[in-house]
Amino acid sequence: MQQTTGRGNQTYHHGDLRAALLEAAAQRIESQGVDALSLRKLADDVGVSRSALYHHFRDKNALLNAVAARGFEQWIAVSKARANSPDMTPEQRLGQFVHGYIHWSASNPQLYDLMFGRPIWKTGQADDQLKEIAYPAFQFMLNKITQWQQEGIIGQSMPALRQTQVIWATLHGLARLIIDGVYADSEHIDDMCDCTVAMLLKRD
Amino acid sequence: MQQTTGRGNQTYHHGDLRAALLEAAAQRIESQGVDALSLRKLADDVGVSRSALYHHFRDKNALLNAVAARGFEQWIAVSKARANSPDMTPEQRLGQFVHGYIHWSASNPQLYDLMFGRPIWKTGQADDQLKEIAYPAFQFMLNKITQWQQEGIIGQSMPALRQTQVIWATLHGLARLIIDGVYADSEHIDDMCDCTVAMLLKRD
DNA sequence: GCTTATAATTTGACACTGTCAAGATTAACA
DNA sequence: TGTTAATCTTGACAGTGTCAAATTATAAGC
Repeated sequence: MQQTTGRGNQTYHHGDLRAALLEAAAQRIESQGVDALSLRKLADDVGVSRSALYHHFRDKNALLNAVAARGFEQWIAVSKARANSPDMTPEQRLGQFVHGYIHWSASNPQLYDLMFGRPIWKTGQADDQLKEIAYPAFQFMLNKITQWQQEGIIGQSMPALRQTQVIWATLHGLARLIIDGVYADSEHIDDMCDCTVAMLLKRD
Repeated sequence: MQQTTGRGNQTYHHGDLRAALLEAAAQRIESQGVDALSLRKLADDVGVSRSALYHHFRDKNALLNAVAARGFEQWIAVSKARANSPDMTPEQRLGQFVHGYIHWSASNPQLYDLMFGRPIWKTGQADDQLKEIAYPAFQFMLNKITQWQQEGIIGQSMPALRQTQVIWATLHGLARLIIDGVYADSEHIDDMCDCTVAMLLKRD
């Protein structure tokens, strides 16, 4: 039941079907949403038969997990790159992080939905590989916010863990409201980000 | 193509199939989630044939809209009842509102997901009836937060609309993190709520 | 009370979905 | 070159939402 041939040698019939499926799936998800992803149409896109997919992924959920994992890798890379701005005040860095977080989620709405949405996590359908990639993202978030707390630019009266949960909830909630188009138009993203920063910073 | 017989006289073959379907659907959604709702199994529950449903709802999405509408009615009722606590300081009322919001969403996770989730709003599948019931909920939220601003217990430097969007995002995000089980265990709901209140209030 | 019109419900059917078992094809390796 | 093992295809099954036509039960008119 080992579904992958390892990691290096991926040149079989198709060449690299696994990667092709992942790419096509990510593309279709981003353009039409997770629910609109059909394995059969996906196979058509790649030019392969219906159930060829099952030699590379256990089932549909495993494919979604892999796409989400790719998303986390990208998310972490972008976040870390954004964090390396040496000549900035801590307040500016916080501001840049907020804007960056929201803009990334608004630019990849369907992927964000897949990564942080209910289906994968709540129903316990996240496999071990995804968890291994996702938890560093959570850790990154925790470190970031703990750092702000230590720099004294956000409130310090609450435990770092709670503070992290609430601040992340704020970012996550704003991202979702914008993505879902619920009472938050995407034209005023920067305004809402600025307001968020003002609320997070100690003195408004 | 008038799909309902009005509103008063609902005594036909089944008695009131529309209400029975709504009730059974709401129950199944809350126990197993929106994605697990099958129209055929739903018909079995009510003891009726597959496509009897189509004489009361245009399609599956219309049924989901109706369930969501019921949810908004309930949400508004609970929220308004919670707001009528005369012998309380404004700060206490804010605290009670936060705890109430989170607890309601945690007690009705699947319904909350249906009401404020992506599928209905983002994809423009919300019909007019749902919009008519949902927007008062948004208005209620706006009034609430504007009131806090006027009472001076939260920041006033930002426009009320932006402040409302960000504060609601905070509540919404916290609710989702708890519901989805993403990095927020449901055992510490009250702690997280307290932390949220501390962040919202002017001085921490 | 009987007939007629109308609404409610059922049955049959269609296209679509994810998934599996068995067979065919092709690459890797001795 | 012959064997093995991986990859891919075809056929099939149960399940889904939805529609058209046929059937049944209710309400209205005389």
